Amino acid sequence: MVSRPSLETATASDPDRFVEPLELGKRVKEIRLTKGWTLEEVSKRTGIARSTLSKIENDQVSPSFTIVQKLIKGLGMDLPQLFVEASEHSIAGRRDITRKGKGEPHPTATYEHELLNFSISRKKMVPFKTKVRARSFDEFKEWVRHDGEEFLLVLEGRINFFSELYEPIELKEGDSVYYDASMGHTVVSTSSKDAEILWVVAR
Amino acid sequence: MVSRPSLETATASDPDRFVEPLELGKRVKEIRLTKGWTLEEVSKRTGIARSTLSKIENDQVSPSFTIVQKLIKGLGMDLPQLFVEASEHSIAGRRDITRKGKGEPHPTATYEHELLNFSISRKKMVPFKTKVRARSFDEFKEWVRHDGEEFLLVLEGRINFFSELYEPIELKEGDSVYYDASMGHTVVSTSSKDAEILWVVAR
DNA sequence: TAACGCTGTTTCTTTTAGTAAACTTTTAGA
DNA sequence: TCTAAAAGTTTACTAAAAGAAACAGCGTTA
Repeated sequence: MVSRPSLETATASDPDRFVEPLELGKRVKEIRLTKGWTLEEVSKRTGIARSTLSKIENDQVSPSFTIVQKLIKGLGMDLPQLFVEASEHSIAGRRDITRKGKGEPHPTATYEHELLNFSISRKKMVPFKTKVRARSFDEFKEWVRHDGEEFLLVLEGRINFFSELYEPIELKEGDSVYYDASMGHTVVSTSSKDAEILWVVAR
Repeated sequence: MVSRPSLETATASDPDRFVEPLELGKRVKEIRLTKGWTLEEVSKRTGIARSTLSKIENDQVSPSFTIVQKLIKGLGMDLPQLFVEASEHSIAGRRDITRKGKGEPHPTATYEHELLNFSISRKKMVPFKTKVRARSFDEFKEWVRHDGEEFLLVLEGRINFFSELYEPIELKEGDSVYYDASMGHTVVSTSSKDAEILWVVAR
């Protein structure tokens, strides 16, 4: 019996409950219209029949993976991009301002973090300003290490940037470093005053 | 999979040339084994028949979009993750330092960008410092708008931050804003000297 | 080594997707 | 506003994918 319940209601035990709506069709149409293309043009670009494209846009079919790949190529978009949209909640049309010094404080023994723009929750990046208290590498029990990538900009003072795979390096105001955060890393101040840095993390 | 019989042998105009191999099956199997799951377990989690899963892993079919969605949910993975692999490599264990003023310059009529940490290519974030030349909103022909999210920190001077859905707001040194970059946005200096800002973009 | 349970593969049937062509609607031109 | 062309939709049919069940391979156990 198996269902093709694209238009029916899913019950709690229906395996289809796992599937989010994700209006692929709507998205495809949007992109096509933005570029000012007709179905025929997209058809030529992708090798997909005009009729098939129409059905996809109107959610009358669930295109196969090969078709989706052709679509992506033909519409000239990144692969993830097409899908992501709906599944990964976006911050669509939002904006969040943090005034100087008004971030959310997160003090630790070695760092004094100030989390910026904390009112938007699901974001790709986490920016924070940090006063570096630590003066020596020994103050850390072990490497800091986590998923994702990190960008660091020295706003004030001087720091030593330690990392697992490289020699320590001194960074002055205005210098920046971008690194894989799964590689152990820590920072200590080398200026007389505690250094201040900006950190942006992306998972 | 399998090519359409209606199409002739591959030529420069063969639409199939656009489609990358992208071994979805191999990838799915990898993930399943990593988690130590059997086909049956995945079947229960996803609601996809064991036999179908086997065929997918062995590239005997090109699963439909609904099936792909179920797979993603069931395997508990981000959507992009599944596909990306081939195209996006990680920066594993890398580090890249840019000294003050030593970024890659990208001047435009309204902004003077300095791209930071440009030697690492495939990264999640793109950081750059910008001198804001523009003094009035009119200098822009239209909204700047692109995929992803953006973080902005004022390093020096004052700016007006314009965005499609909000009233303009003045930001001073140390203020920051985080926003959806697909919402139209532009920035102009309001201080006597051109303002300097840090921008970090994530797709 | 026979029998069992569990894994993954294959076969077979049903259901769905994909195409060409017919059809309908919209747009543009005189 | 009439007409022609082009855009999008639906139909009718073929090709392909999804599922159920049969099958084959492999350790484990008796």
